[in-house]
Amino acid sequence: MSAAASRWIRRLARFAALTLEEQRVLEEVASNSVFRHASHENVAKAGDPADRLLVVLEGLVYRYRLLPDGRRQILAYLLAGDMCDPRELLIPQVGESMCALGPAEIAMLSVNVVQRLERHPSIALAMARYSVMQQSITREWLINVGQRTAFERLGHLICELYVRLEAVGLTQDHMFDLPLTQAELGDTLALSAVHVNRTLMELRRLKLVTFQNRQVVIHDYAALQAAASFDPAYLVTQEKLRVSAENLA
Amino acid sequence: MSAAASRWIRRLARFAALTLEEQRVLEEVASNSVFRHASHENVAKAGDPADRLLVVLEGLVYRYRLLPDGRRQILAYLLAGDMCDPRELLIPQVGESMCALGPAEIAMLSVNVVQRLERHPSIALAMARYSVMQQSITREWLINVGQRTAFERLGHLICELYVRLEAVGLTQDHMFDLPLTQAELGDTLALSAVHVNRTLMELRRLKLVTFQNRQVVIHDYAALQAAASFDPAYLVTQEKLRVSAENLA
DNA sequence: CGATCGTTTGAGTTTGATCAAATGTGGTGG
DNA sequence: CCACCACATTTGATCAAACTCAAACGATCG
Repeated sequence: MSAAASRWIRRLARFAALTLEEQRVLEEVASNSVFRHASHENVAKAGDPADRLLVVLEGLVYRYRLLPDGRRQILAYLLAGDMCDPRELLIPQVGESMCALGPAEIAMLSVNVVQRLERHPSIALAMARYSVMQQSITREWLINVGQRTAFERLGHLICELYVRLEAVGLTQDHMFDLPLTQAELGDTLALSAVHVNRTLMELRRLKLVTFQNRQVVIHDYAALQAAASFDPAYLVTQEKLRVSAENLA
Repeated sequence: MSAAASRWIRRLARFAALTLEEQRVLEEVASNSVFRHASHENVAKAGDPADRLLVVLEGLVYRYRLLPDGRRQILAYLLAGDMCDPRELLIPQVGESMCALGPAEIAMLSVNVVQRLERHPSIALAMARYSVMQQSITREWLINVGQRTAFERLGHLICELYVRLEAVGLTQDHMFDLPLTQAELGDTLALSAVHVNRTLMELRRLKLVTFQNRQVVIHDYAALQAAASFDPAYLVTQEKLRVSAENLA
């Protein structure tokens, strides 16, 4: 089945074994509240009341903050199957804006629905573990921007996106779509768009990665991983729990 | 009372009104499991089993990651009253190391104890909201390192520490202790120690902040806040819930 | 009283930013 | 199909922030 919630279910299933009933519930609540957003449309704005849990079913959404003088830092990518932290419903306002890149399909779950979901033990467990991983990603980005060179940063981000997309079946071979401009990559990695461009050219020159026409092709994953000192440990739940194959398909 | 858990209780009480009974329980579990750590002693190591929840009762602990070649990024400060995210108990291993700066008093709570705490609704709520704030801090640090100048970074961090310490009563007037070297500040803000030094001198020259003998004095908080474009919104629970005064004292 | 650790200062270098212009590229409408 | 437009990428030249290295200076402590 390629139903609305399939990426989401697949993502959560990496963090706890979900029963068929639990998968059905996720599917149901997701398909009941689908919104479609156009490219570059704001999905949420800083200061909005935090009364809806956002789940990205398809597309790419990013969370960002603007400084008063226009500088922008992208804080997180929410890929297909990603969601916000349910605990953010416990505070009055959302802290940062979110924006869709390319058309996106988003489920907005009410507090009641989330509470209903969390009564399923494996769903609650999966969401909690998943949120811990999201925090790890933010920390890794801090390390990225703080300590790594432009070259390593870009390589590291590409490795991360590859692993995250692979987990929900959005890669073929070592390729994936990435509807980002170089300027947006710059605001993610704290580099100027010009420098992103030069660094991408360097990656291409070394036959590691090509990024053209919104598509990333990793030519030599092992070398890229080494060059960026990428260690995917922060992305995986160390217990290799999987939902059984027939449930995913 | 200046009992073991008083900073912790004070921190949590900012996020939900705690009953006297709940405060008593926090006090009890904290005082039952106090460990003392010497300066620069590792409190936890990456890869350790994540079976204890760490609460910093007194002192300063930081969370950090080392890159293979020795570069280091400090990811978070845990001030007196701060704690790790209880949900980290749901994953098998801790992801990053923690280290004490100056002597620290730390409570290590077992999973059972944490579960007992979470049966108290206000404690569970306070911890959840508090963890959301911790995530906000990490995001703010990402913005700091990604977008702000050295001068702004340092000013912003000092404002943040001031607000966080003030919330648990560890400031007098506009001064607070900060047992950090300039090198450690550098690894926090992704600057070299030499550049931290020059930037501190600049802050001093402008009569904004003095940092000497492990003590920070903010001479002009308003000007500092403006210079660093510091907005404390990410540090406060917007609902101004407070435990009643006599419970805190 | 050395010894150690942290801070301060100077000089030279590097990384990546900025500015400006040229070059693709994809879509739209005539 | 082509002209045109908007947008993104590429390239070059210059510049500034912050780094590195090296050395001197100053505390603090056994």
